[in-house]
Amino acid sequence: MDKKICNNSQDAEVRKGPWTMEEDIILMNYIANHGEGVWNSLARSAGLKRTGKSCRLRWLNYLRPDVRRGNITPEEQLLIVELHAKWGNRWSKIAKHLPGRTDNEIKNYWRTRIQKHIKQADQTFTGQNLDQTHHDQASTSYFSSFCPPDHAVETYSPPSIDGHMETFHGPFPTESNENIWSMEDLWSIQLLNGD
DNA sequence: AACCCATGCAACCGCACAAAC
DNA sequence: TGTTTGTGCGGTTGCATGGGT
Repeated sequence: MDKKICNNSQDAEVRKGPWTMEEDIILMNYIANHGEGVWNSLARSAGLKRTGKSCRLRWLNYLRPDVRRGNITPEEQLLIVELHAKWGNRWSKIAKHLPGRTDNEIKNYWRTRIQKHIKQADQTFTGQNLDQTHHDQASTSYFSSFCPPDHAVETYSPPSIDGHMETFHGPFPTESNENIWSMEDLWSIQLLNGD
C-alpha cells in the first residue's frame, strides 16, 4: 500500500499511508498549542502534508492522550455486545459508552473477533449460511443465551465452538500496547518539545 | 529455513449531514 | 435558496505479523 505520494500535480504533496513519528509529533505539538478542530486548515498550518480527515482520524483514534488501546476487558466486551444488540453498527454511539475507546477500535474488534464467532456459531447451530441481518439478530440471541446481562463477568464461560472460541476464553485476548513507539514516549517527546 | 495462510489493525474511501456563505 | 466546506460515520482495504506446515 505504498501510496504515500500521489502523482498528479494537485495532490502531489498529499501523503497517505502510515503516519511517521515525526508527523505524529508535529500534529500533537500543534494541537497542544492551538487546540483541535478545523482540521483542513490545521493540517495546512501545521505543515502536515495530510488531509484534514487524515489528521482528525489520527488524533481521535491514536494520539489523543485519553485514548485506551488494546486489552478490551471482559466488561467492555459484554458492553459492546449488549450495545450492538441494541443499536446495531452505531459504532460511534457505542464508543461513547466505553471511555477511551474509539469507534474504529470497537468496529475492528467486533468484525475481527465477535462477528467471526457469531458466523461460526450460526453455521454450527443451523448448518446454513445466514445473511448479515440474520447475523445481527443472531448476535443478540447468541450472546443473550450464554451471557445474560446480569451474569457475573468472572463466571462467564461461553461455549467453545469447534475449538475456535479464543475470544471468549479467559483471560481475554491480551493485545500488545506497542505500536512502534509507545504513546508515553510520544507524549514525553511532545512535552519536551512543546512550548 | 522457507513458504503459505489467517488474523488484527491502521488508515483510506465514500457518503450524509450541518453550518457558513 | 443553492453551493461550498468541514465534520462525522460506517464500510472496506491492504500491510504487518504470527502460526502452521
